[in-house]
Amino acid sequence: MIGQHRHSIDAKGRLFIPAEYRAELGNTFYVTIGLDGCLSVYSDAKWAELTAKFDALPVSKARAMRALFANAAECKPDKQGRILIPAKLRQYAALEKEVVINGVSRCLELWNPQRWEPVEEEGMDPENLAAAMEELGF
Amino acid sequence: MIGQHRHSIDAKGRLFIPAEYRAELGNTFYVTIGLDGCLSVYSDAKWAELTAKFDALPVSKARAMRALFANAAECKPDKQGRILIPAKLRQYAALEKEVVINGVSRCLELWNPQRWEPVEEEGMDPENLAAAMEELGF
DNA sequence: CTACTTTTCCCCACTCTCCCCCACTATGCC
DNA sequence: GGCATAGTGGGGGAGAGTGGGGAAAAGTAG
Repeated sequence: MIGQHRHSIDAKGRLFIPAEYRAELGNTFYVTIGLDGCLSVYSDAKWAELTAKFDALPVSKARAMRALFANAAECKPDKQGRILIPAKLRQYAALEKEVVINGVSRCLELWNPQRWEPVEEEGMDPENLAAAMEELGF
Repeated sequence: MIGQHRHSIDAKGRLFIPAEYRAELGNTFYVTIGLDGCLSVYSDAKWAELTAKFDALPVSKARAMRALFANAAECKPDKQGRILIPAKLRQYAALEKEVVINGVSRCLELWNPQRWEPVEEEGMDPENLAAAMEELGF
């Protein structure tokens, strides 16, 4: 899952997920809090994988991750491919009207455009970009 | 992939990829931002390699590379071998009408002619050329 | 338990972009 | 010169994206 899209949340609070991702995400998505104030969207399969890893952890470690699971939500898209994001999550990521939808390989990320902009600029700074590409072997 | 071509983006935003590269690129190309304001085009196979490396990285490192994947796109050529480049990417590389297509072994690079010119001149400067050839052991 | 409000979801109708297809031109090879 | 393949341009249809009406489900109060 790669690429960037912009969609707006409509009056009913629905967010459209581009068709190209829906095939990969399956018919149930899992939305949870992400890094730097965004939301992450995982496929059914990927989520099961994460849950399995979590369950294997000793309680002492798992306690730090309570918030991650407590703030996760299962979202089923309607026939047009739109999901309803719980108010709590929407608030966390400050999603109002416009939403930036980023494919970052393992998952989708949902961003408030104002928050995404500086993050994107930093990532596209020539120095950082060159370093990243070198590391990945581009 | 070597060589240089010039093609123009038509009224519908389509860019023709020379036939000689299409065989090597497969039937799905991956276009992403490149260094110095160009776009890079990778084959299916090469992209899978890059993604695998990215997925193996710890999240802390991967977060700095979000922009790289968010600004990538999967492009399927039509029957005539043309691809549609997302507006965001076209803008990044300032691609308007004329596009320079360079084969640089591992990938193709798409350039705005005005941007490519100084880069090419620098690379063809005798001093720099000699240094490059020496480094490669020509 | 019932009546009412609110939320969620399904469906329909509409617009617009993208992609498939076809027809034409240019180039190069036999 | 003629044929095959590369490259160029545009018409039209399928499906992606958008908005809203209304039924079903869930929650609230009397």
